[in-house]
Amino acid sequence: MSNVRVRFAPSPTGYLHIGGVRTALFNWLFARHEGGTFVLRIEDTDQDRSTDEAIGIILEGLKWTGLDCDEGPYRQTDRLELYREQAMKLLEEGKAYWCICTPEELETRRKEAQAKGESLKYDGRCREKSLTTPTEPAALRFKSPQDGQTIIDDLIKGKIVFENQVLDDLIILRTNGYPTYNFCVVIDDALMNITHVIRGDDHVNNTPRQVPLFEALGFTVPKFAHLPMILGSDKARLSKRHGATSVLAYQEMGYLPEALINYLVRLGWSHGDQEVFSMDEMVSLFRIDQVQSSAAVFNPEKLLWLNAQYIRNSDPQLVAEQMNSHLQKEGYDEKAYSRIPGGVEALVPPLRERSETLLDMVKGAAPYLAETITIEEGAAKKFLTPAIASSLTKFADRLKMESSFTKEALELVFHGVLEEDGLKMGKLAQPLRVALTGGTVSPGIYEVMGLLGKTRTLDRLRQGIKQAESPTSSSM
RNA sequence: GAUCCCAUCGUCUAGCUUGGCCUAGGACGGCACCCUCUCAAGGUGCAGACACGGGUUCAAAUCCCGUUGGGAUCACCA
Repeated sequence: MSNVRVRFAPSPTGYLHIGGVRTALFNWLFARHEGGTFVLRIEDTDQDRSTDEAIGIILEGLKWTGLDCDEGPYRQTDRLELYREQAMKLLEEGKAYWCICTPEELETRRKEAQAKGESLKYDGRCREKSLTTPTEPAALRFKSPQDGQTIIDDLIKGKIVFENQVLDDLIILRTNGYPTYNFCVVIDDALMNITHVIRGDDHVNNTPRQVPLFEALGFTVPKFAHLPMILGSDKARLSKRHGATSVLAYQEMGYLPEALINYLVRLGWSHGDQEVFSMDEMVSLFRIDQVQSSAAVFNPEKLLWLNAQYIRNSDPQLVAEQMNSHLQKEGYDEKAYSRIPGGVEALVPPLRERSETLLDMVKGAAPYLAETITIEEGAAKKFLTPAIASSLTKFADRLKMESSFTKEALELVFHGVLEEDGLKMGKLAQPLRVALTGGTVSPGIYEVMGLLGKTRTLDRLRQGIKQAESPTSSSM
């Protein structure tokens, strides 16, 4: 195992969203490619917004995607002492100071500055007060360097230069004693020996605030790689407005985790013209420095297409397993499964060719799982006509006599009727389809009969013929 | 407003590092046709982009500068 260590550090303030999964994925791929370690860290120092429920949802989402971590999850609230210790060290060394400006004062000063068109940064008025034991509520601020430059050699974006004079003396310990994000991140990344910080683009501007902190504490500065954002169709940052953004929502909508991951990896990364990647291929081909530096628009249609690809090309048994939980949610039970010769797995080959999601498959499976069907009125009117009744009857009678129920046998019987009655394939297949499935759309007619089995095929055929003979009775 | 980032078909992208192979390739989506028992799938084809303006060069999508446009960040949130 190499010494490469990366981390995914979500804050548990809501569900795990698509952007988070992409960040996790790129970290995971980098770790796996390098033979390194993937650490999961929960950033829950915001007492007001973090919840245990959210942690559970994040873990569940990550599990579904298959992005397994090697260490963690660590929780920052379990590490509070560590942050305070390091903060005190900075104070003792004169690299931090107590600030007694109240949030209200700061807020009004910011507003004034904004009105005058001046910089909004903290004016540093407590910097030289050197308060040792403040008697009023005080926050601890880090003395940011005010001259020179902070240069980041980003693995994705290249060299980024910041003038240190724009840097704020940021608060590292709040009045309530809790450390702040920018401080915890640095301490954790340092203490966890994180070698590469791979995170969203939105953190670029945090980096020059964090680098001096690493340096002040005598830690090695990790390498940085800032991932481009994922945008919605209107080029604004992806949000609920653009549709589902929670990973688990995609699970519910019948997506395969492999498809989602495959879609996400192509957002910002590519390997020639290749569109479909197995996890193994991704791991071996992925290079962090090949990641695109521009933002990408999330395209649900392409995701759907990829999902369809995965549904069609994955191992049928695997697809059946994934479909199972959706079937259960729809209320189908063992009894329903037992009606199909070959069981649920037999549904996969005929249904998956016309399904983009597992939900589509569940929908398509209905006529075969259910005891009875309802024939669509329009379909009955158009296809179950008196004119076709005799041919259907002939087909039913011969089928009954036929001892085998293989596709070949069915085909033979079916074509026999066609020839004798001078019918084209579609003339008989469509009424038959309606009688057997209740609708005009289904897999091939022989597959349909196979999924129903002989008994149910004949039963439904009989009902259909009855309806064809007297079209006035609209339901069975 | 300040700081930073970004810019190839509608969308994801190849090409950009190391200028000529680019008359700019692929994929999704769209359209047309073929196949066909329905619907799909599949096959074939078509339309569709180097944001703009200057340089540098024999040669620029590729290098440089500017403009424009988009985005991110500026909290005792993360």
